[in-house]
Amino acid sequence: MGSRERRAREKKNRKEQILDAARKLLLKDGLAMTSVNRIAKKAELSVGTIYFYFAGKEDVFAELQREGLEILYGEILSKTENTDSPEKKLTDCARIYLHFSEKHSDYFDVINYFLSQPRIVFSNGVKKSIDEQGAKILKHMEQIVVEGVRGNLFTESRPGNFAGFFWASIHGLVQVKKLRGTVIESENFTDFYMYGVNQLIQSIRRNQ
Amino acid sequence: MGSRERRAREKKNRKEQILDAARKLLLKDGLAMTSVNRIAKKAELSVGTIYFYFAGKEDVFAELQREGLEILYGEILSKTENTDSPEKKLTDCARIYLHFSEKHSDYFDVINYFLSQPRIVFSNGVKKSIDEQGAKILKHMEQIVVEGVRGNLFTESRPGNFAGFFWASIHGLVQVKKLRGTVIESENFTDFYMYGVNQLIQSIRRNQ
Amino acid sequence: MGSRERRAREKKNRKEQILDAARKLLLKDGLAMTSVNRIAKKAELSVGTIYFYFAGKEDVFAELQREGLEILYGEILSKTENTDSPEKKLTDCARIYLHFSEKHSDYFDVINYFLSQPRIVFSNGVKKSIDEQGAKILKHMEQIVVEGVRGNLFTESRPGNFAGFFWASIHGLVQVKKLRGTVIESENFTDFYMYGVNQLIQSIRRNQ
Amino acid sequence: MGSRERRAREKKNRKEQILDAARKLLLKDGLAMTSVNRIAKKAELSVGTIYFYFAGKEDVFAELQREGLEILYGEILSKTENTDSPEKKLTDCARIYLHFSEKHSDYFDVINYFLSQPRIVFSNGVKKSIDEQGAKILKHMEQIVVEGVRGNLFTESRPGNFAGFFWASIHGLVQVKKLRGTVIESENFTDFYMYGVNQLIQSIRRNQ
DNA sequence: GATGAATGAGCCTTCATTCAT
DNA sequence: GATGAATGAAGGCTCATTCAT
Repeated sequence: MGSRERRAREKKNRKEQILDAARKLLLKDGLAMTSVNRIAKKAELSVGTIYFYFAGKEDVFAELQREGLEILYGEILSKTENTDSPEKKLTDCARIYLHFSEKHSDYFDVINYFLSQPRIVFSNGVKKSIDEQGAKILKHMEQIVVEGVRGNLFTESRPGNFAGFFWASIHGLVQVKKLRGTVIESENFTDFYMYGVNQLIQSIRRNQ
Repeated sequence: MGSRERRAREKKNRKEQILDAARKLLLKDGLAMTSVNRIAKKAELSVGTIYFYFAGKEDVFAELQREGLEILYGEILSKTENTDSPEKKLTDCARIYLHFSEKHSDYFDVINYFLSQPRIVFSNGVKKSIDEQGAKILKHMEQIVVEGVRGNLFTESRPGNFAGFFWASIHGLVQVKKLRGTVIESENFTDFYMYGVNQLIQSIRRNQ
Repeated sequence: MGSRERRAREKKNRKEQILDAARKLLLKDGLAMTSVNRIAKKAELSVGTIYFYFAGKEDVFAELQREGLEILYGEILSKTENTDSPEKKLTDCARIYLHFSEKHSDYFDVINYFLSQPRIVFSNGVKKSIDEQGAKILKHMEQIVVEGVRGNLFTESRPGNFAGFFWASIHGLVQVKKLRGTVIESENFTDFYMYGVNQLIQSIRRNQ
Repeated sequence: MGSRERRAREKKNRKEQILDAARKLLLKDGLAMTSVNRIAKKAELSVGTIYFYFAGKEDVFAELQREGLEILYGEILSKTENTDSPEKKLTDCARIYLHFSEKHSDYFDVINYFLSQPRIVFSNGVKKSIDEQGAKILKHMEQIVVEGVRGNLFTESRPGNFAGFFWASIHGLVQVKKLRGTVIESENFTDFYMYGVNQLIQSIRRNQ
């Protein structure tokens, strides 16, 4: 009775152990250097064990992506509940996304990896859980837009579209960060970023 | 004298020869499968020769990126010169970018590669020429905005910022394409994309 | 008592269950891809269980070989009982062997595997049962020869030898199938095969 | 001038060096244990170097097969030129084949490997040179049969077919060697083998 | 009886890069 | 200028087998 539970717990732990190692490597050496062999070494497990718990390399990363999205969702949720203003909420979302890309650059790189990679095939379950996690975030943003529309602050007939657009845009903005000072003239990236965010909101702001 | 010219021409040819091979491989097998050894085989040159003309693998890709940006610039230029309306011009830029990402997906992948890759060190000259090429595109967009402002259609005090923001956004939008139908609800991506583009323009449109 | 029976039956079932899985994999993916782990997964059993019922991987295959030989024996038996002519009986044996190698290519591959593999150690019982199964087939052929000799159709003082020789030869012929059109000139393999079989019989045919 | 020659010679030597190692491993540990990594280690070369000279693992083995067939051909040629009797020549061919399978068991295993392996794809050139080598052997046997027919010793209208059949049969006989004492009753394998060979010849021997 | 987690050596192959010629 | 042989670490992954529970 207790045995089965313990088994399950241990299994959970092993997975966590592997993901911990992967996360650390990701943060330290970047995605390209995070191979299964190195994860195994870092986790003090055998390669075989990694493959016992994960279908493959991409599977590990996929799990990390899910994790990252979960964290992001949590942060967005907690930081936007104390505000009434939908506009401020959206701004906060964007601010959090930038902050997330800096503080959790490991997770962000993974998200970016899957977004940039030409073609990756997921086992169905994995894909679904990632999509769900991502959808939750977009749903939340959509909800903020709906609030704003109800409060006569925003004018937008397709809040779902806007949410997707909003996220895609701030993702693009974050990605462009490394070009500051050259292609992107502004040396102060945060300024530039917040300028962009403001424009995005401006595009649905109801004119008085 | 004539000899020196021939030398220079041959050298130019060699570089072109290498880039041709790289381009073909890129187009056929994608970025991941385009290794120096394969380029050499395709170009019917020795690996050593590649390294004589290029500092390394990334250097070859960088050159391709410059090429890609050049093509993109050319397309933008030619497609936006027949219009007067700045708004239409911007819309066309966006349309071209999407089209470019589809038709020249090889080049687009390279651009994406350098944008997503955490940290790459370029030899100075290469970086400069890429930046210049990229800057030219942004400068062109900036100019369109300036036109719009002059014509009292747009209201924007920092057209340079807007150009950067505009490009970052449409890049993000294009990247998000593969999520259509899941995270991005809209199944018709072009609709979604053009919706976003419209929002972007809306954000600087002067209210009547 | 009843319990013991059930035990035995379940045990039998487990073995069957494992062999079923192995057989399916063999048929679907070939011998090389049929690993213990995959068998376990297919059989919905744990790897450990496989090792409880079988000494190892080779043991499973050995059992399949026995099975294959059993099937072969059955087919030979049933197809040769309606004929009187010993010559026709031998021809039929050969025909069946070729057919078997095509229709039951999975089983044939296993037989071939053990025949080609330099050195494999079997647990004694397994080896014995295989040998018995194989011997039964040869015994049957030998019997046909004896018949022929009695009927004054064949002349052969060592029918056991001939049976072994006959089988070895047709096995060699079947194996050589993949060389048709190159090393083996004849494009029509069945023609070539039946030519060989006829020669074999010719070698014991009594001259009139 | 001399440099190019030396290059070519060294290249030849390297290939030989690799094949030497492969051959040794093959003889010592068998085919299954002869991996590219082990070949490299044995040859005191890097893995990469193996792949510089051979397209892959199968390519190395293919070359060995060609080598083996060449040796076999040489032996057959030299041992059958001092005889006049076609019958003795055929018997000698068979004797040599058995001897070859024992003395050059490494080469024989490779031949057997390619014959038993369900499906192997060769680069075209390799396949061709193997086939040619094999065909040469069969052609030689065919010639012997033709001689016999001319000398009124054999009666055979399709000597090409017989050559293929002859080789397939003796190959099958050799393969069955490991079953001596069980399925193959005869404990003295050479007796059994020569019995078979005699039968084969008997099948084309003209009756007096 | 049965489980399934764990091992880790081993598989084939590709890679960017160097350097003597 | 150009060659191409050589490197060897690293890649992802599979394997038969063991063993504590």
